[in-house]
Amino acid sequence: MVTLDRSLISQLPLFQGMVPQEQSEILKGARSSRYAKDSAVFEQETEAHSFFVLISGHIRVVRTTPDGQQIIARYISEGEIFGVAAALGRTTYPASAIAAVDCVVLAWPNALWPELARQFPVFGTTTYRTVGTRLQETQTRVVEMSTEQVEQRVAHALLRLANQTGRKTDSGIEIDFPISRQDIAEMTGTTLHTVSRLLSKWEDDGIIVSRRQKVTVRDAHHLLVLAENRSKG
Amino acid sequence: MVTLDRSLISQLPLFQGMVPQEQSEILKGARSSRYAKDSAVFEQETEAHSFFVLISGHIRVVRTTPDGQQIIARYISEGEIFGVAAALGRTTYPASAIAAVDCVVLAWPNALWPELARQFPVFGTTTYRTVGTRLQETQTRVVEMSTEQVEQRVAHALLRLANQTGRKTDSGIEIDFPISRQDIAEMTGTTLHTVSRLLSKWEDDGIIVSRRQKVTVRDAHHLLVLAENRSKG
DNA sequence: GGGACAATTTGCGCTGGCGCAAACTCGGGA
DNA sequence: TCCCGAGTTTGCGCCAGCGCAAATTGTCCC
Repeated sequence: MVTLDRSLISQLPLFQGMVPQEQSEILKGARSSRYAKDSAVFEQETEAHSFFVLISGHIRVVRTTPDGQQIIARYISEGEIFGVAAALGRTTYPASAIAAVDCVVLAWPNALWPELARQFPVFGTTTYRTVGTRLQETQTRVVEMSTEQVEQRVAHALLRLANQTGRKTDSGIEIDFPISRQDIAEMTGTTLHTVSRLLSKWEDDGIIVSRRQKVTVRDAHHLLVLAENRSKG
Repeated sequence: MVTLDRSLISQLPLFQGMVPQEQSEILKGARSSRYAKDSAVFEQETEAHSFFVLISGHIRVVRTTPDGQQIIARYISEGEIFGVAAALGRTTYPASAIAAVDCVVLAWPNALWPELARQFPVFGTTTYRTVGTRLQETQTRVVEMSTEQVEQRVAHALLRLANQTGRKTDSGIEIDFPISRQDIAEMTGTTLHTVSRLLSKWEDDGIIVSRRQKVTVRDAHHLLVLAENRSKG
């Protein structure tokens, strides 16, 4: 078995506050894998055997309804932990994790979780902090879906993507993985048609630039105004 | 200071697997309070100082938007832990907790959390399991809001209330705390008018009985059919 | 017991955004 | 280089559910 080098994780916030030996120690239990674009790291409803850290790439967390509709729960960025069902006492994954681009992922067997959390309190604490953040974000999403119009929701979603995974280019902030109109629709609870119409309008207004599977935010401020636009209330 | 009797908590799932001495020990750090109907146990955005266990009553967890709209995130039932911001590394409460009826609540200062979690692993584990369940429920709610019609969402909400806090009576399952049309609207992302129309129709159909601030589910099966009704997809 | 207020009901008109369908256009693989 | 198919755009008609407004009905307090 190839020993993983701790340089893989030494820069990640999740592993800060550990000395090099500890980082190497924690890596001993991990397995590294590559996932091709569109392949599944794990699938909804299957037994949770591992938890993961994304080393490179972008991952889409998707929930599928009994009648086949899909909802994108979130995107995972480099350095984030995901699939932490075990730490929350679940035995199956509540959603699927799909590689949005080619990805490299570290996986630890769930059985190691209690020991790791005990041995490296920072690791446990940081993980629970992440869970807390996600719970809050998810609740924010419920609030948005309850109180905002589709246009505001899509604007918020784009801003979030730009902030979390955006890459600055000379023409604006580019979302640096392929994302379709359908994907954006599944993030905001609307249809790809409506998203397409909105993006077309925003492109006319110079707020964004978009191509196939690609969106670049050119005027984030204008987008924020649209997102925050108080109409109801 | 009055010592709290461990009979307060000895029956709760959260404290199972502890011996009586441990239960008494954990109670030493707690303070018991009474909250009148409609008063706040804690308020959104204020600094989180404590976490809580509901001993008796029902609590409504509410998020308010900047423009004053309210969304009911969930109801807390007897025996549940809530306000666990500390365990998730947050410094303020992301929502307000309002007594739906007169309530009795135990409160522990956040500072005790790390020690309690260390000393009573079952307590920590159970709490994180609860958080995991809530995260999943919240995500389910996002899915519902994205894919279901208002009628299905309201039906789902009533079923959930009936299951979680229902009290069997001779005329059906009664939700045993006051809940208005407005409350149901804030749980499902619609308006009190639409809820009122739906409840009226369901009452005509003999599915429910309702009075002011009161709903009794008479035909849960019929309601489930409405909730699961596959129309899209 | 009566008044006042909060909660609920119901009618009506309007519209945001969906469903459907068809045309179009990139972009990659042979 | 050309072709094919997935992704995108756009038109059109429709309707679920909202906003507004007014009437009605319980409840609690005095």
